[in-house]
Amino acid sequence: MKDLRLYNTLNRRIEDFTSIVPQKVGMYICGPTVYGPPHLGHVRGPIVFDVFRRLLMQQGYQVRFVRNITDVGHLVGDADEGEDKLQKQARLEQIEPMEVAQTYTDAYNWAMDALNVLRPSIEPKASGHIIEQIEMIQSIIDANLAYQVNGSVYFDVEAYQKEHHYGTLSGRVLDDLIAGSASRELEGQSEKRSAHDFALWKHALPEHIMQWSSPWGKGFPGWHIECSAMSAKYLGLEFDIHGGGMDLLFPHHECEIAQSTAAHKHNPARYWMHHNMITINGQKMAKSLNNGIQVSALFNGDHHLLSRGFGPNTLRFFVLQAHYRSTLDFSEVALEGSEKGLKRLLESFKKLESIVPEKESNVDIEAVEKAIDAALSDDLNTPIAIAQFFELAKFINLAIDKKAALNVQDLEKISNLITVYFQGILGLQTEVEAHSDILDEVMDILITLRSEAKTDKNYALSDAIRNRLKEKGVELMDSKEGTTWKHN
RNA sequence: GGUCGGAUGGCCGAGCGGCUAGGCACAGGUCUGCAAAACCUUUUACACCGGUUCGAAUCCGGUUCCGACCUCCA
Repeated sequence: MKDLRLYNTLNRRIEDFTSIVPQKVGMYICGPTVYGPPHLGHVRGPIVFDVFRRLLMQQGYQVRFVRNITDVGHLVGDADEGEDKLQKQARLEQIEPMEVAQTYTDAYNWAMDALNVLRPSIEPKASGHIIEQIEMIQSIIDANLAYQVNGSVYFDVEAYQKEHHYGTLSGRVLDDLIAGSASRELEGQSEKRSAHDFALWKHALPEHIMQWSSPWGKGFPGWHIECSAMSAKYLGLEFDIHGGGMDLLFPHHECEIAQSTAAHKHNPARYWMHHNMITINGQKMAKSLNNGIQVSALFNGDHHLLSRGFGPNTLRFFVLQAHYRSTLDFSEVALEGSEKGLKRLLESFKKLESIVPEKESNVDIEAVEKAIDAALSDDLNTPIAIAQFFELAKFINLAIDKKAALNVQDLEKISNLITVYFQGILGLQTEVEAHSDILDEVMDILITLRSEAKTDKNYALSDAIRNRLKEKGVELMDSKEGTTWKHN
């Protein structure tokens, strides 16, 4: 095991990572609520935690990676009169709520596959764990830390605060929260004893399609309980890492800690990791701001901020070029920059095998490897790791121009770094998209004809071929090794 | 209003007491019939005002601006 260091939100500092069980890591990541198509905001967490998971695996850990699908429970609008998000969408579309959930679960996983995010070890659905949630709620009631009102159950934050500490993760002080919300409390009647109590179980009105029987009547689980119940079921009462977006830090994760502590007497996770948000023009993407970009739109360019599409590999690279705890500002210009940089890397990687090794070496590949390794182990510093691959690209390009000398060992090491780190951990593809075979053959004919025209100094013809192809979006590029082409 | 975080060159984005981040763009060069592409080289920086220090983008205090959370969110 290597010296892995992580920023732990719980203590607000970078700490050495050690797993509870040697060689094994359990991690739980908050997954999507499947009531809409995946958008850019959904993409960062999965990519970041995917890289982290791959890093752990490469370091020799056996990882159980759990990422849930939320298909029940979140409310729209005020807690008191909210209806289930999934139900609302279903009514609009005139289909079953579970059909909505399935559609968007599939869409989400389609996006994840495209982005080369490994599928979770376990992908539990909230709707499939109603019993576990009910049991957990009952434990909290038994501990006198929850109360029933009209068929709903609420977590009693103030009672909890007497024995424990509410706010360990977010640093919130309950008294401040109560004081700060005094003005809001007047809006609407609440069955809650305190504004900061949160629902564990919500009574369902007859028109709610998604509802289950419980000791408290028909209803559905509250906002936060599913993650606590499912993480405990699959990872144990205390597990290694719990991750999610910073927007979930409060109240979601704070509530999880309170629930688990109340029911299981345990803070569920030892390390809490939070990735930052993707912003557009400095503002985060959010439902309420209506500034999201769907993943499919990113790929096909069907969005007013985009003039064309960008591939999933580019998107993944773009995300990893920033540290996960910084905000990442999205724009087409920034994406283009990433795309070009990535292309530079991939082009150099392709040239690797054509390098004739020298006897002596005048580059230090080992230093690069150490730098990559150190960067990733230092709180997952992917931008530094990527910068090192640009060093390698420079070495490769210089070697081709005979301005640097790489020996056999160097070439092997570089190849290994690409396989293990670039592909294996960063999860980036090195394949440039393939063309169809017949098109390749046709292009070969055109390129040969043009080449013959050039040999005859018939530049009118050779330029005509090049220009007319360009009109169709096919660009020819001459080089010493011959002519290559690309289609935009 | 409360809590927390951030302000780095034209843009994105690392660094967080001394040592080039990196990418994109720009510029110069190589190659080329020309062009494009590719490759090489390379300029510009740490919001503002004080302080600590031999030395600060990096630490401390203040100022200004921005963002996140406190409400569904990845």
